[in-house]
This record gives sequence, structure tokens and C-alpha cells, in this order.
Amino acid sequence: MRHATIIKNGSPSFDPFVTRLLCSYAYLGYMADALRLFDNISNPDTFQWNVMIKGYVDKGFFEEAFEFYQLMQFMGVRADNYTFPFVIKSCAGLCSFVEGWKIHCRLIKVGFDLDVYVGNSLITMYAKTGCIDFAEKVFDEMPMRDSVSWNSMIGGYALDGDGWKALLCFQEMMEFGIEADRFSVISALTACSLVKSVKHGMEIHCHVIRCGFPSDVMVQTTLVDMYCKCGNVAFSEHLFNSMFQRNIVAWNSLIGGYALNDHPHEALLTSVEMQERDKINPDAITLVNVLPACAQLRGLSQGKSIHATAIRRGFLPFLVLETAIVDMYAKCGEVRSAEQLFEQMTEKNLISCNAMIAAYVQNGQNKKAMELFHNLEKGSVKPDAVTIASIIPAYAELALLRTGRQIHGYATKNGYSSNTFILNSLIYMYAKCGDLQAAQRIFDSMLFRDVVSWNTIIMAYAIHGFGRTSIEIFTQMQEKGLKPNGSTFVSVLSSCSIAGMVDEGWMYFNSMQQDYNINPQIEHYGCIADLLGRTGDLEKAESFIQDMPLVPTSRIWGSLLVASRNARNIELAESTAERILALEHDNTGCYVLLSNMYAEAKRWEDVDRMRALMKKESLEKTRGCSIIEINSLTCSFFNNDTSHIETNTIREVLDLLSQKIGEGIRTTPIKFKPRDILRTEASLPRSHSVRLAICFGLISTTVGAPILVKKNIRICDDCHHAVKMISKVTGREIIIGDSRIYHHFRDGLCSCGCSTLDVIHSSTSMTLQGYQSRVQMTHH
DNA sequence: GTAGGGTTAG
Repeated sequence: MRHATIIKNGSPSFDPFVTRLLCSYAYLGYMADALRLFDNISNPDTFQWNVMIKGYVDKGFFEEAFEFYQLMQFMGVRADNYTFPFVIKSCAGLCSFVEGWKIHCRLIKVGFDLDVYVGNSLITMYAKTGCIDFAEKVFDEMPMRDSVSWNSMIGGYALDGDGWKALLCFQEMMEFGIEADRFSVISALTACSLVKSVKHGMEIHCHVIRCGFPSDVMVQTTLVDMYCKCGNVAFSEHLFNSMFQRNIVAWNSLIGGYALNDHPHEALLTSVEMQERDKINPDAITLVNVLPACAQLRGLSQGKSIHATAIRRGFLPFLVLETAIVDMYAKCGEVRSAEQLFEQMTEKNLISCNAMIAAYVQNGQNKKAMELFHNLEKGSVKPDAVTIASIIPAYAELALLRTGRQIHGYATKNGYSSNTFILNSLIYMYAKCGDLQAAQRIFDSMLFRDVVSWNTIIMAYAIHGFGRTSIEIFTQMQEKGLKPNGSTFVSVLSSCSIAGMVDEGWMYFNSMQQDYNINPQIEHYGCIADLLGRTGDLEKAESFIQDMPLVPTSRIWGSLLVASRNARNIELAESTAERILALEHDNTGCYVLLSNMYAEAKRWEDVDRMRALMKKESLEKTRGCSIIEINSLTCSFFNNDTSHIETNTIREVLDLLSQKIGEGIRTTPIKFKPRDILRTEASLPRSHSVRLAICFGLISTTVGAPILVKKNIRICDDCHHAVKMISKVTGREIIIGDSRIYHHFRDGLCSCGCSTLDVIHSSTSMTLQGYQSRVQMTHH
């Protein structure tokens, strides 16, 4: 009634009823009503302006709050020491350092910067806008500080991610004689989570119990969160169960904690329990916390149902949740669903783009990853360390040294030359691109090496055929006191397999379970299957695969297939190929391997049958191709390729080398019927792509320089032998990277120390692709 | 009438 009269007649600013009504509206958050009343005040005073600005800030309408302040200035109304904390808070809410800084400058002129409330707001504003140095300066120069000043500074450091500084500040505060209250404790506990120091966390926990606020829900929730983030889930559980009252934040903390500590089942169960026990429905944050659990379980159906819940409950669009869903789809192998969601997202930021780049890379879509990376680079958002660490494996997969060096240069240029994540990726990239020395150089240069760094360098030597060196590095790693993890043993067992170290392989397989309490995963079983296959004890290999507690993948059966090929056991090869084709009907390698075995046994009808089958499945034998990089140019050669501009010189060198290494001009390959030989000139080992590439390398590089050739399929026995000889007669080191490992040929010997077989892609357990995904999983 | 706090994506 009175409001209506005021609207009709207008009101002078000094009516105390008007002010009280305005306060009530603002206090209750009825800002539309407050605004209508305010508009009818003829000359609002500073207090009334302040009420409006505070009202908007409290509702989270920072833009409106800031506009009101600007309008106030425009109207010539003097701002007072109460105005500024609200305005500064609105700048913090808008994440606008520039506006905040301008206000700060104005404050200094009018002398309000000495006000403790103003100073405290400035500290938080600078911390929230990412300028911790400014916050520190304000704190240092304050003429007087209260507990809020200290708490703001502790919280500011924690927000900045500098847990140690926050803890130091917390300690300093107490030494100063200021009692830690619940605000200080919450910030200090967040700091403990950041530095993962359960020791400091427990000290603060004791303080909480001593000081008499142990039943504060927020403090308890922060404690639950801290113990989880420090890896102590049991403590969190205990604390959580002893809580008098729990709200959704407490439940979410525990659920997130389970997911963080690789307890996906508990995470999912707890989200159900929350609904049953406390009748609390999941919110968007609950879903964000549960999604990684689905990813860990590769639980696509659970993940999909969470996506559906998010839509049904109206949680979308919500950037954080959408990013978590993209990540879940990617980790469950559903890159297409991840992509669809990403494309539909109305808002994107660096984190969501990074998630999509990683999604592509994890699923082998490296070209798309690079495309997104380049688009990001062209835009206004600058890639960060995570972007670069995510994209490097895509360049590694390309296996081109030139582009690999480019991305290394890019990382350095962007100031990440000492970032452990990135350097780990670079070690992998150089190893994958064939430059083992560069990989070693990076490892040597690192100031801080983590488990991933060691795992990667061990794997680097393994994929270059130096299994024994790998094991030596593993010993060094243990001597340095680093605790190996599951990925370490993938590297170690791969090394044993590559070097043919059977006894050691078994020893490490047992040791990882007994000494390190690590359950072997499919990759570890793969390594042992491969190792057993190598010993030629097919029965043992077969029974190992059949008895293993996990379902064998096609890759694991591939180890047995190669083993049966080596032992020329056609029956076993046939039955194993059947198992592989049941899992992967388009596995070209299987058909080609069987066909070659039949040819060796002169079973031409079966050879024809294989060819017919491949035709029926529309499969084509992978065309052998070799790549060599000369003066930043990439040259590809196919078998019997004559398209290169230097083809005549290459041929001359080829003939010369053939003579020198004692090969006849024409040898009859075993794999073709006599009448097919003319037709299959291209398949003569003498003109295999790898030799053409080597010859081109010999004439295009300085005498004595090493030659690096990459091949898409495995090098054949003939070429493997020939390259040994070529390395001897030319005195060059020749490095050949095939689909399995790198061979270092020097002075008539090869690093791999064993003969190889051709064409079979997914045959071994230690292919780089598999390792890459593990490395990435460890990263994120 | 002012300032500081817990769960959240790569």
C-alpha cells in the first residue's frame, strides 16, 4: 500500500520507511521490486545506492551491480567506504582485473585504500582474477590487518594453486597470535589437498577438534575432501560416516574421492546410497564426479545413462558437465559421441578443447586432433601445457622426425621446456620417431623426473630393441627409490620380451604381484604371451592364454599366431587365426600370414582360397611403404618403385650393393608359385621399398651419417639380413622402424638380435599404440 | 549496512 503511494507520488530520499523497505527487498533478493522502488526515489543517497549494489552482488548479478556503481558516479553521488567492498566484489565476480584495478587506483586517490574492509576485498579480487602478486602487495602494505585479511590471503594462495605458500601464511598467522577460525581452517585444508600433504592435514584436523568446531558441516566436508585428495579414502569414509548432518556437497566430495582414487564401484554405489539413505537427488556436480568412474570401468551404458539424466534433469548446457561427458565417451572408446556433444556445445573453453583433442588422440584420430589444435592456435585462446602434452602423441604417431621437432620447438617457444608432463611426451615422441638419442638427451636434461619419465625412457629403449639397457634403467629407477607402477611393468615386460629374456620376464611378472601388489592387466598378460611365443613352446603359450583370468584380446592371440608361424605349425596358426577373425573379421594380417605359410608349404590351393576370402571381405594386403626424411623433405617408396626422380642412381646403388653383399641378381621368393614369379616382380625382396629408401639415403646424406627409414609393415627376413650386410659394407648405422620396433643395424649386426617375420600388424602386445594410451591415462 | 569458506571438467 505504502509502496504503491510512493510509486504514485515519488519519495524523498530521507523517508526512513522507504530505506527500510528497500533493504528488505534487497535482503530477500527481490531485486525487481527493489529497482522499482529505487526508481521512484527522487534523490537516492549513498546508503540507498549501496543497498542496490550489494543486493545485486548478493544475487550474483555482478554486471548490474557494476553498472549501478557507474551510474552512481555519473549522477555525482559520492561513494563511501561501504560502497567499495561491494563494487570490488562485483569486479571479482566478473573476473575483471582491469575494472578492479581502476577502482583500486581511484581508492588510493580518495584514501579509502587504508580501510581494512576495502583492503580485504581487494586481496580476494586480485586472487580471483589471477593476480596473486597484487593481492600480496595489498596485504603487505595494509596499515592494519584482521583475521579476514589473513584468511583472504591464505585463500588467495590456495586459489592460485600454491598450497605451500598458503600453509606458510597460515602458520605465520598463528605465530602472529591470530587464532585460526573455520575460514582459515577450510582454506588451509584446501592447501593440504593441493600439496597432497596428509601430515599437515592431520595437524589441522587436530586443531579443529581442539578448537571446538568439529561438527561444522563445511569444515567436515573439507576434511573429507582433503583426505580423499591425499589418497586416504579410509579416513574420509570414517569421517563421513561420523558426520551429524550431511548435505549434497559432502556426498559429492566422497563420490569424487572414490573416483579420484580408482574406486569406481564405490563411487557409483555411493551415488545410489545418497538417494536411498538421505533422499538427496544427484545434482550436476554429482554427475561430474561419477563420470570418471564410468570411464574407469569402460562403462559406456552407465555413462550414457548419466548423459541422459543430465539432459532430463535440465543440467545442460553446463560447460563443466559437458566436458566431463566428452571425456567419458572418449575413454569408453566412443569418440563419435564425444565429437557430437562437443560440436553441439554452446560454450567452449580451453579445457573442453583439450578434452576433445585428447579424445581424438586416445582413439587414434590424430589428424582430427591436429586440426582442432591448429584451429585453437589460430583463435584467441592460447594453448596451455595440457594442450601441448595432449597433442604431442599425435605427432609421435605420425612418426615424422621433422614435424616432431617442430612441435618440440613449439613447446619450447611457449615456455614449457621444463614441464615434466610435456618432456615425458617428448621423450616418447622422439623414441617413436626414431631418434633415441634425442629421447635420452631430454631425459638427462630433466630437473624433475616422475614415474612416467622413467617408464617412458625404459619403453624407449625397448622399442629400439635394446631390452637389456631398458632393464638396466629399471634397476637405476629402483635404486633412486622410485616406486614402479603398472605401466612400469608394461615397459619392463616388453623389454624382456623384445630381448628374449624369458626367465627375467617371469621373474618380473611374479615380482610385480608379490613385491608391489600390482594386479596384472591385459597388457602384462600380453607381454608374457609374447615372451612364451618366442620360446617356441607353443603348448605353454596356448595354455597360458587360455588360463589367464582376463578375456584374451585379438592382440594376445596375435602373439600365438606369430609363434605358430615361426614354428611353422599350420594347424595352430589356423585355429588361432579363427579366434582372431572372430574378434576382428577384417584383420588383414591374419589372412596374409596364413597365405604365406601355405605358400611355404606349397599348398597353392589354400593360398588361392585365402586370396579369394580376402577379396570377398574386400580386404587388400597392406602395400609396403618406406619413408625417409632428407633435408626436411619426406620421400616415400613402394616396392619396386621407379617413380623417384633419382630412380636410375638408386637402381645403380642397389645393384652395386646386391653384388657387394653377395646376393644374386634374381632370387626366387618362396611365397609365390613358379608361374606367378614374373607377375610378382614387385615382390622380389631385392626391390623392397626399404632398400630403395636406404639407397636414396646413402646418396643423399654425408658419408658416415646414420640413415633413418620408417616402414608401415614389418621388415621381411630377406631385407633384415640384407640390411645387416649393407650396414657392414657401407660403414653406416642404419635405423629401420617397422610396425613393431626399431632395428639399429651397425657393422653387420642388428639391435633386435632375432629374425623377424613380415606383415602382421596387431600381433604383439607391446605395440606403441597400446603403450601410448597407457602413458596418456597416467597423464590425466 | 561493508570483507574471507566446502563438492565441479582436460
